[in-house]
Amino acid sequence: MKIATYNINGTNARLPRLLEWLAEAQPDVACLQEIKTISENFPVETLRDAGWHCLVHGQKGFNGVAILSREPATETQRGLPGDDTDEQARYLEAEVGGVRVASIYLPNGNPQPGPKFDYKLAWMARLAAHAERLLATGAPVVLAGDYNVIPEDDDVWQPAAMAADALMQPESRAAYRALLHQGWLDALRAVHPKGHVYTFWDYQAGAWPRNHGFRIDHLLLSPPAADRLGDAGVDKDVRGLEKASDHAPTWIKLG
DNA sequence: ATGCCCGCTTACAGCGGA
Repeated sequence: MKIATYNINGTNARLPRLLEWLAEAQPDVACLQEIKTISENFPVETLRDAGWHCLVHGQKGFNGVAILSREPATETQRGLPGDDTDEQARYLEAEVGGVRVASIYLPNGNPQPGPKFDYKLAWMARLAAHAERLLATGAPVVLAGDYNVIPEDDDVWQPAAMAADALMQPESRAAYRALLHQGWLDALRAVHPKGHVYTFWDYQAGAWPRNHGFRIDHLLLSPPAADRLGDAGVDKDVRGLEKASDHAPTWIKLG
């Protein structure tokens, strides 16, 4: 079973690239982030014609997540629990093929310090609380998405260049580590322990041709899922295509 | 030091992204 996460940075701008990648990569489940559209405008018909079932949690203009699957999926959670006043569409979860899969778009948090960084840390605390409940089910769970956290220094081309960024503040990293310490496996890190496997390259300053990237798209596996981990990788070539997202699709295979 | 680029918006300039 192949499960991928892909921050597409806008559905309208990315649809041809998305369809192309889906056809080539053939994931069983694709967790999308930054769909940047209301759910009603997500191209469900086009994707259905291409053979995909869609669960969509969108909002106007920004954010928005979706889960595409070859087999029908059963939605288990829409929106991250823990704050009824939070209207940002950043979490969607479903059961598909016996695996619980979440599509996560964790807040960026810049600039820091400030209210956006506070929101990021509060969101991570809510995610940890929900993740603890998912672990307790004993089911295979995959928390896939754009975490907006650079976990270690070898997950970025040059740590000093990002030192002031919310993505690698000690508080952001500590919250990510706390999540791992619950019992989750960072699948990309496990398969590529030497690091420098990037999932994002900024549009600016020639980041892509210079390979100035960092790793912020993660797939965290509960122990029953981790026991089935076969492979993990990044479809890096997708980042180099015309009209590419600034993120590359990132995936795992479960046996 | 700042912005570079990109996608979005009851758009045509400003915001958010990372």
